[in-house]
Amino acid sequence: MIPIGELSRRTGVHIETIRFYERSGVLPEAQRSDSGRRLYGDADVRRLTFIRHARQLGFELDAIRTMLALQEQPDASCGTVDALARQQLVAVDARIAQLTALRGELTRMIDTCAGGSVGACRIIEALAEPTTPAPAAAEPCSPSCAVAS
Amino acid sequence: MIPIGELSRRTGVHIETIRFYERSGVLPEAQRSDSGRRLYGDADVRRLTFIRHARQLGFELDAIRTMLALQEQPDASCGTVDALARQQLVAVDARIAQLTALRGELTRMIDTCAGGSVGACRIIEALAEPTTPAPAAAEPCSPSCAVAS
DNA sequence: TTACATCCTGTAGCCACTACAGGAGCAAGC
DNA sequence: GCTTGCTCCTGTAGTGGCTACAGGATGTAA
Repeated sequence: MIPIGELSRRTGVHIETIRFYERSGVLPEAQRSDSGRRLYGDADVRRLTFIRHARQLGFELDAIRTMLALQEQPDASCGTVDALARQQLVAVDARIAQLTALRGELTRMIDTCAGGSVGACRIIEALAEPTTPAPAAAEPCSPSCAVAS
Repeated sequence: MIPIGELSRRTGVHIETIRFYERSGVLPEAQRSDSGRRLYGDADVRRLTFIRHARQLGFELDAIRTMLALQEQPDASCGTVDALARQQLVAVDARIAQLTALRGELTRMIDTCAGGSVGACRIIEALAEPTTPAPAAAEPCSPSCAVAS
């Protein structure tokens, strides 16, 4: 049995995030020591490693909860897991395509900047124009639409 | 002078988002009609179009605020704008590279799934393993790390 | 025993919105 | 003048997935 700090070190997941996972039901309630500290075993390390890896692949906690529930019934068909993974792949593909388009636009903008004053700045000019595809069709940018890492 | 609904229609930005932009200082406080309704002119349409386009390119509101402030002084050098755009390009490139790596992993996972029961599911097996690169080096996933659009 | 690390709970903040509740104003037709 | 239905108002709370405290208790080593 290891404390939360050790679990954090072994899995690369922040302590606060582990507690958050417990609160939100992705991790089961941990065992406790006499003084009330959380204690974890090998199964917890495996479960958290699974969660971390799935999160890195972009799966939402909801999807991860589904997959974890399925693991509890090893006889069930893995169709759901496969479907989730395919769904995820489609989302990743769409995101890459979108970012690639943005990249092109950004590059063009930067290339046309002659380095003068703001008044003559092509980048600002380019941004001031409405989006090239039909503006009405544009959906608002979801929180996860951001780019920064 | 047009009301907020018309501004929303012309720019493709939700009404709630327009009000949110005003609250957070990206848009100036709108003029009001006698009954207290917001009224907008051509300059507002241009400003919001600029904001929307910049958001679509992944610029954060903070960066947009900076660029808008620079536009008020057309004699200033456009170096800051250029730097912001270049920064953004670097971020987009990094994000594309990361997503491409994820895509590869997802594809491999899906390809090895034979469609049996959860107990034998290769996707779950693959997820249960720690990440291939050094696990300790993995940084936690930022809010914008998600994939879905 | 002193120092420091680790852990606890609880709450609030982050980003960029989004979604209400509960009400007021406005325009058109009857 | 009245109804219908749309638009608009303010204010607050929720979203996802964490992250960052405050303020305290516990554990461990010199």
